[in-house]
Amino acid sequence: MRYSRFFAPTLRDDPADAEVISHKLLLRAGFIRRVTSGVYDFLPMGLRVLRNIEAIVREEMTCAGAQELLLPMVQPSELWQKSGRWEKYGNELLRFKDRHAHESCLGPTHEEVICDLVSRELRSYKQLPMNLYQIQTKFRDEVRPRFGLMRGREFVMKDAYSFHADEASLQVEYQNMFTTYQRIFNRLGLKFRAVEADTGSIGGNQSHEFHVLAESGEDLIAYCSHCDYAANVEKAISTRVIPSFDTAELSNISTPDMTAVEDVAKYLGVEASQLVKTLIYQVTGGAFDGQIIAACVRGDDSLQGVKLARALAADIVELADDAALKTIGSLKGFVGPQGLACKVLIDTSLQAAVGMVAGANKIDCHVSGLSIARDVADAEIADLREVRSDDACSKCDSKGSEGYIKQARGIEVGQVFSLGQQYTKPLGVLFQDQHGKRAIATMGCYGIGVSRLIAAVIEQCHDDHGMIWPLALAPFQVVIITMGKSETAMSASEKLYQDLIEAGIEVLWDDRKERPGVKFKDAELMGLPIHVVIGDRGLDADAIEVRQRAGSKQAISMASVADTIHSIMAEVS
RNA sequence: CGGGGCGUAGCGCAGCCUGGUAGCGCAUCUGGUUUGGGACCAGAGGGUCGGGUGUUCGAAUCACCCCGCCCCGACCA
Repeated sequence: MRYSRFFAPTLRDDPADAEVISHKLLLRAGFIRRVTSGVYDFLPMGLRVLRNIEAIVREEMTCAGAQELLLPMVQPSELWQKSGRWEKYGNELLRFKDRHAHESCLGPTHEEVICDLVSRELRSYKQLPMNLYQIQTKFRDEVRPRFGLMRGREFVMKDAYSFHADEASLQVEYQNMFTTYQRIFNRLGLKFRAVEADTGSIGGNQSHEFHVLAESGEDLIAYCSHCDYAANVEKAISTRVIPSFDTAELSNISTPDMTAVEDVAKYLGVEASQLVKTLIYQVTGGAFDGQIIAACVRGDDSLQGVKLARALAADIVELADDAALKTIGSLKGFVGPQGLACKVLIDTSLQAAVGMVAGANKIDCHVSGLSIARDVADAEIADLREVRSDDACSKCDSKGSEGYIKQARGIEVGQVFSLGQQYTKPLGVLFQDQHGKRAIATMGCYGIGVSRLIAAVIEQCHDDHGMIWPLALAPFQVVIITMGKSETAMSASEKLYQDLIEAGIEVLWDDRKERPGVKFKDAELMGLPIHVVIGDRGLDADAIEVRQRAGSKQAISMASVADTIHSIMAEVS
């Protein structure tokens, strides 16, 4: 490709509305442009990288025995009614009516559609197992799209769905996909970590997420310093040292204007861990749909919202407003679990707690001497607290207990789910087993955020000058930078350009009438792996400069440039 | 959805407080001089100042409403 004819508008300044480095660089280097919130154009440069990632994903999926197909983006509401997710999925599901007033949605994921397809074609256990995948544009109407390709509303995803005659077969495929994902992310040159995960709106009984480690990651993952335990904080467990306090009678204490945990603890001269933090939530979905509930953790712990939703089998839990507090007989800043007119959940770390301090459900008043078992007898005990750094690892050898929890930020680029019969049952994915009996298929699903990976790679691999692409992902492997406009430099460049193309190398020839600095800056910004600089100076001395974006440079004779490029490429890949 | 910020040329910004012919840098076009790290000189094009309503002789500027964008939170593969 000749740069003078190529559509890659670069920017000198960072766009003001980009926050993270990948977003800034993608815009500046002319890879993407924003159309509307969370929706982007992929310009030629961006598309080339996307295609390269797709190629690796395809290769590995094929190698793992999966077959590619393509499912529709527009899906009828009926299928979602069957799975129960038409109501359950919430506002992320973009619903609309067609001209016949038929309700449809844009596919945020494809369990329903694939089950519908397979249910109509599956006859015998002999057809199983089967793993089908696609690489396709998804739409999720995210609450808050941000960071460019990291969290878009429209994005490219690889989603695979496997069907099995039994659970054992599913476990084999789950493991197969797990190792396939490890291979894919390794080939992409990423530092990543697989962690145990909550199953979220997809559901199922087992799940792992793959996180690219980066400070800009939106997820927090917890891992053990000692053993191989690692989990998303939405799910992570740990063992905290549970302090004990003396039993006492329940009594009121005046705490004027003391609404925050720290204030009350300081005022009373106790540790925050002696306080019960009671949070009031509005629940949507599940057995407590539409109700207000209370959830308690220790004063020095944080409540994990996903764990709470899981404990209640709810779709959404959100902090209730002040008016809701009144309906359960309490008020903001002075809530306590005792005597509330609603369901109360208590974190396991509080199960046996005595001598605690909590709000008195009266203005300017707390209680001391609270005993959970005695004073909140009908509460449900559940794991609600979020793990903290330095907690003891629960999975480590209980005798030694050497491990402690550490935390890191991650960008979720893949997730695998063991779904069981959650979708196959309502959508009727049946087959005849060895005994001629009708049986329900067992299912797994496996996603990779393909467009998000573009951002993830940049987050992990860039410097002050711009992106740094590994050879396998680079939009072009080589850029020829022609200096000046002398006839000799131009013709030498063009010859090399043609030679490299014939050798099957993707090469960008910067033949623009720009000054050298401009060309260097653009090539570096775009992160192209190999730069060949051709100018009169180099030609006269027969010392052509070949640079690698990631580091080294060398000067070699014009005649051996092509060979040098070949050997660099062989070495790097 | 709550809190905060912003919206002026393709990009980055000033002007707004204190109303009076819309500016700067980069980018673009023309001509010239340059040419191994984002050149210089001269000239030119490009704007319903996010939209609407109001106040006013007069609104980018003041008031109200709406829309969009960014950040934090809530929420979410």
